[in-house]
Amino acid sequence: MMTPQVITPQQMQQILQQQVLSPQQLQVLLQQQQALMLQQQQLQEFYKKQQEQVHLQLLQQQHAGIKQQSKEQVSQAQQLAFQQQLMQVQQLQQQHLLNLQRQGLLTIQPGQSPLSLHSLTQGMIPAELQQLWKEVTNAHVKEENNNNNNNGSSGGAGGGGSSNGHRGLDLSSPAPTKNPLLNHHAVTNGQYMGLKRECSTLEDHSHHNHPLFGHGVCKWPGCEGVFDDFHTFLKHLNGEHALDDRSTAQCRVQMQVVQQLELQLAKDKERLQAMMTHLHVKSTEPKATPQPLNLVSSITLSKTAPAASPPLSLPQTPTTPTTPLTPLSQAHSVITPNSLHSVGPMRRRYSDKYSMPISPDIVQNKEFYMNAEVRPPFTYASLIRQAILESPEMQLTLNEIYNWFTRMFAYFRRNAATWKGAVRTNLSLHKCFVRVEDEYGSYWTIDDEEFKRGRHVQRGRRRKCPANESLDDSPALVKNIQTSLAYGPALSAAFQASMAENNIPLYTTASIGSPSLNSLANAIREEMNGALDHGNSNGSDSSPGRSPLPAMHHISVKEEPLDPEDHEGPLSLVTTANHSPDFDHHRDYEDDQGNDDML
DNA sequence: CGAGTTATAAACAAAT
DNA sequence: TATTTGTTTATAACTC
Repeated sequence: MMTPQVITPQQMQQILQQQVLSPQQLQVLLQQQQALMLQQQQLQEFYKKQQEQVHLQLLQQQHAGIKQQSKEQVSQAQQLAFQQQLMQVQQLQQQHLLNLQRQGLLTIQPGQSPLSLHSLTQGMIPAELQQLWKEVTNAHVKEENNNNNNNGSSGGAGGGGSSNGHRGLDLSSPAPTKNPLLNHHAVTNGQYMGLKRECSTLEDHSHHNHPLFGHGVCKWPGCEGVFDDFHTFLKHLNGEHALDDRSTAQCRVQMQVVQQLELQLAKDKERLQAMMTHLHVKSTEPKATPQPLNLVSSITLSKTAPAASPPLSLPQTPTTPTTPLTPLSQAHSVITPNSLHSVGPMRRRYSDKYSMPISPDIVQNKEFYMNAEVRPPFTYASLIRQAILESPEMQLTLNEIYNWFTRMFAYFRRNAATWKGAVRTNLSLHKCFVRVEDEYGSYWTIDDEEFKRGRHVQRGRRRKCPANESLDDSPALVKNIQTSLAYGPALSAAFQASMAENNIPLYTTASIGSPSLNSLANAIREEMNGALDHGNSNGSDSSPGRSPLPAMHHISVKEEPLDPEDHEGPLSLVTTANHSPDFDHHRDYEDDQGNDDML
């Protein structure tokens, strides 16, 4: 939800330059440091883990013999791994930031990106940090008295340093108006909360997890005192690390350590981004930003090099559904002129243009489209496909498709008649949409292979010279087939695809090369039964009450008599079969309503 | 310019 | 009977 924010260089400087420290502030700092140290540990652990993972992945890749690294060949597993890693980054960062915020140390300031840190303290390595620690612990007094004008340490490349002149943040002075970067709220709150929390912290942490006491060792930076029990440690803590100048200085340095780690995190994230770009995996990193990523640039970005800084640096404001207007206003500055026109046909195709899945974009801009009444730059076919793919069972009734449209796109909350008609037309017209019937009704699935073939509209059918109609003796355009016949080999692949697509909705169109995969969904489900019961609840309106899986279905295959090439697919072979309807589940068709004219 | 694609509208049929 | 669902045709706008 929220975007990663890091203490800005300016903020850091502010903090570091504070020379006049009131006792309260010192206490606050002390308290903050405890948390910071904890975070430092977390970050360090994380870095280790991350690097291990990256190495592992690279190794795997090499072992797998993917040497040319053809971009399309990123395996599903790799994608999964990457995504997990991404999530880890995000989670860790969010957690970190939350902590910082809670400490009153940091307030979110939209418009500042982690990347801005790069200008600051570039190459600081642990050795330097340690050195820094030594200096501080040994010569703290000197430093205290001296550094009014230096940034307090090594890395301070200054990054703008706009507020350098304001040292001595005196908390006793009521309004820090001169320090726009040091948020008033943070300071005052930090003071109160810091004091209040100090008491509780010490109690809470008692015995078990005092962040400064672990494995019988005092974890105060630079101190490695060993203590048998917690009380001894406490004594030590209160004695050796009491509230004095030295401790304060150490605290400041500790902040810098944290800053370094954050910087490193930013770097690693960038590296990750570059890796993914290289492997052609679209990044989920920017999260569901309310802003639409500029579609054009995002395309070119993924096509070319990570030259331009990726959307990573977007200064997102955390939006909630309660602020639907925000994205709208933003839209006008960011989105392409194309998508801006809320009216008019969506001429600009997106999906097949670059043989790119639209999924990432849809997902990335999900929030935006949900709130802003902007016409999505995707074709109806792409959208329908997305709806179906997102559904837990890869199948939707018409009404569910409608609902998906209205839910996901503000734009489709009006002119229902128009776009619903278009949806129906598309469903009928496009070969890739397969209608399946069971005894309870019909729903739509997608034959993704067909979709990817690009020839969406079945031409053969379209101009089937009405006069000639009689030539076609075949009973109907619909054949009933039993899905689970004759698909043995394809099954596992299909299974994989299905699983992958359900687990990683972002990468739904990862290439899996067996024909008619998605129309096999039912067969797959039969095989797996409940196994496929992913908790992907949110995905689509597919009726909540729909029981596991219908036993058997009829699949309506759009026949294409004029197109001989189509006999390659197994679908054309199958014949009619019927199956027992063992289930008495109800698909609630009427789950919807109210969508139609929600204004 | 022509072919192909897409959106839109409308007519129609079948199902609900 | 009215509505929903599905199919088909026509046409305009657009791209390549």
